[in-house]
Amino acid sequence: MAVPRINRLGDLQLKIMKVLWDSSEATVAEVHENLSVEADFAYTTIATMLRKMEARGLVKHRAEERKFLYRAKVKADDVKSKMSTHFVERMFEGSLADMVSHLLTTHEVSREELDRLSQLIAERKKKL
Amino acid sequence: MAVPRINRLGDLQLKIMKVLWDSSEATVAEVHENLSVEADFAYTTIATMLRKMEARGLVKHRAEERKFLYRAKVKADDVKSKMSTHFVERMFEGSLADMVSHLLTTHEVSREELDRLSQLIAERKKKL
DNA sequence: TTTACACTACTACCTGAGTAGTATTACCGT
DNA sequence: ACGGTAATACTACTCAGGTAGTAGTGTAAA
Repeated sequence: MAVPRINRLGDLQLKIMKVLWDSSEATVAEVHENLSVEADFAYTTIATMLRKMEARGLVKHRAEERKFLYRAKVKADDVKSKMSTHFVERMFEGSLADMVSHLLTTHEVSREELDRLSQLIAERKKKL
Repeated sequence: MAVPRINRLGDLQLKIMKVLWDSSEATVAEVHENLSVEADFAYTTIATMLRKMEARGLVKHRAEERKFLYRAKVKADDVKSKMSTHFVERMFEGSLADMVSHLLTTHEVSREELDRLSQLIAERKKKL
């Protein structure tokens, strides 16, 4: 349990993590409210999920005046990288180019995004 | 059921689909054998999974001399694009650049891959 | 013709995610 | 002191994916 499996997070778990990553520390009520703008979860659903996620090592909490303050225990960058790598692995046998190729053909990509991409790659090339 | 939810395939389901995409048509035994090189699944596990996947609309089969010949019902490109888009959506709010950025920092990327990426982006830019 | 084999069909079970109701508890206002 | 309220704790259930044993059945070999 020391190192939680970071490469698989469900939709709700991910949404909760994002709230936590943004607020650094949040009560159940705050997380609930934050998510309620896009979907209608019961308060207890969030509370239960947070407890489960704590058991899994994704978050931790401390008590403050009768309420729990939750905090992410895993870093956003770590989760995103792990999940992305895992996805590219299982989907494209690890080939980032294959994935980008697929996305470029179907996905709408703006000029800005393309520019950002070229820049990223140029920078990375420089490092080699 | 006409249009199966293509954006979420489990590990095993994906592995099976890949075999089917490669062979166009395959018996349970062939799929099983194909997957057995990397992991040890029971024959019936594959058979069951294929039946479940057929119920979900991912594959179809026809009988031939007592055995079933399975065939992918969804196209590889469609699945890959849908899954990729869905992933980028839920993970990076749709920003391809964000994802690539994350992958470039942690993931090992070869010079060839970087070259391929630049080329892809250049081509895409030309189309704008 | 009987048996073995190769298949499919059926059933069952586990796990993790998601979802939420009900129970319990502590505090605060009156 | 008491009741309402706001939290957490507990329990339960659904669903999909994964995993596989066992039963049934038809074909081919002995």
